[in-house]
Amino acid sequence: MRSGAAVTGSVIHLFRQDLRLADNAALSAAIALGRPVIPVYILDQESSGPWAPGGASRWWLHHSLRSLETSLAALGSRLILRRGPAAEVVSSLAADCGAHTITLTRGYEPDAVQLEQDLRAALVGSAEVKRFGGNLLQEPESIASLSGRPYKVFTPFYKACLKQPAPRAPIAPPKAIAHPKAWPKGDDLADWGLLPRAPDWSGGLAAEWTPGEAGAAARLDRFLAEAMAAYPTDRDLPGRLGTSRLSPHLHFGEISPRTCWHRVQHILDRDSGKGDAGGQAFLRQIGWRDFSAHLLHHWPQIPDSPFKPEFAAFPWADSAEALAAWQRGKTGYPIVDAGMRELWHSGWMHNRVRMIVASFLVKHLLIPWQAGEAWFWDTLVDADLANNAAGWQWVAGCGADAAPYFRIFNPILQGEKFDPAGDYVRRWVPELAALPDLYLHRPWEAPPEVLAQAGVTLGDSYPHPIIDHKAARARALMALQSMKA
DNA sequence: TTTTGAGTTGTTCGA
DNA sequence: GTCGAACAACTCAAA
Repeated sequence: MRSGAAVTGSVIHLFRQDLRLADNAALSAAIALGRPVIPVYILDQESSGPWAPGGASRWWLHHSLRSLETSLAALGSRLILRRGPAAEVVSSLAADCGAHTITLTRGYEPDAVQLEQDLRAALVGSAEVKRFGGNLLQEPESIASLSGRPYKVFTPFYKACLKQPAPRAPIAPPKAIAHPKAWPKGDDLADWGLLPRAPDWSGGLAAEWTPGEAGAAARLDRFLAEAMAAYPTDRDLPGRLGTSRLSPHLHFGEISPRTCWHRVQHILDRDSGKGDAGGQAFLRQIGWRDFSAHLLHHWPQIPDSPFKPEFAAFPWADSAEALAAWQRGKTGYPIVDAGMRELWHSGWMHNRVRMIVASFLVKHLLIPWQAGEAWFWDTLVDADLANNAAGWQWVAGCGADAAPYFRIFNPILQGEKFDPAGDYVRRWVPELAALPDLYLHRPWEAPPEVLAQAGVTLGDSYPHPIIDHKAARARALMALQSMKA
């Protein structure tokens, strides 16, 4: 794996969750040094512990790296792929290439922070690590309450963000990247085995997503042109394309939040007044992303442990069968099953439905939120340590700024309210498609002749409800009572 | 230090 | 069918 010819005086840009050329401050800084740049990505499975990328994330990573390779090649550059403990790999590569500067975009997850430390330690006296922000709008330690402490509540956090100076303008993508006389050797991406085989379950993902910087830009363009104006209402309707669907692109850094912010701001400035609410609401969601990173930065244990420690005593009713029914979309509640099947098929789930299925797992089935978090981690293309942990803890009621305990989503009402015409359920639960709207979200209440006419046989073609809503709600409230006592 | 107002995303019940 | 109140009490953040 060592290079044949020594490459001297070069700069290494270590790509991580910044798989983009545009608005990549670290990459631009590497280029600005005027020396050959060696773009590197390292697959470090040894160091990532329990939160190594799941199956859907690995699929995305493969395609995003392919896209990045192509973009770099168009500039006369390459992407060098290596495997192994990242700090060791970089330091040996730096020695081989005579690189005295390493640039990288700051990461906020415990593993990413650890890598930055290890890298500096490994390179003491031989190379300098230059770190740049860019994957958040605000650095997590730059936002603090008047007492200097990190925020635990979103609204004051976001207000404090809005008082900060506006995010600087995005940096244009580089037009050229100086290349070394000889490239160090690297792996072939195909050998990394990131794609599923036997079976290849990625067809639904490929139909929905275009990983990479161009795909990210196209999603943002579509959102701004077609969906932003109606965002305040349509973002809650899973049957419509009312949200941006940028989450996986943002997670892998194929687009920067600053780019999103400035594009929205530009529209708000242009037509002030009209459609402001949509733009503001969308930026607020980007703010939630910063807030989750802020929480993870200050409380790095949140992926594993409840933020509110008293929840360690919660009387969970762990059931492998119930968990499996939830995972497979066979709970008998149409909106829940639709969501779980959308996730399984496309690697993504609408945000409104994420809340419904999460509430159902934690409150109706009393299954620990960590089990849901782990399932999402493996199946979501946008699986993100901070967002996933903060989201699940919010629903479970054990997080910072969490939902009140008595807020138990009613999956029937939620379905009727947010999928009134049944587009979403009919798409993902086709065996119920012929039911009239009146019974679509509560098929067990349909008269036998209605079921027969729709070709539905409960317990056969579609399951009976795994649990009765009213009883489950009462049980959840009791469990919370007992925890407090 | 004390006080005060507020807190993403909801449901149920009874008038 | 619609509407307002209750569901608890607590913690946070700012004044």
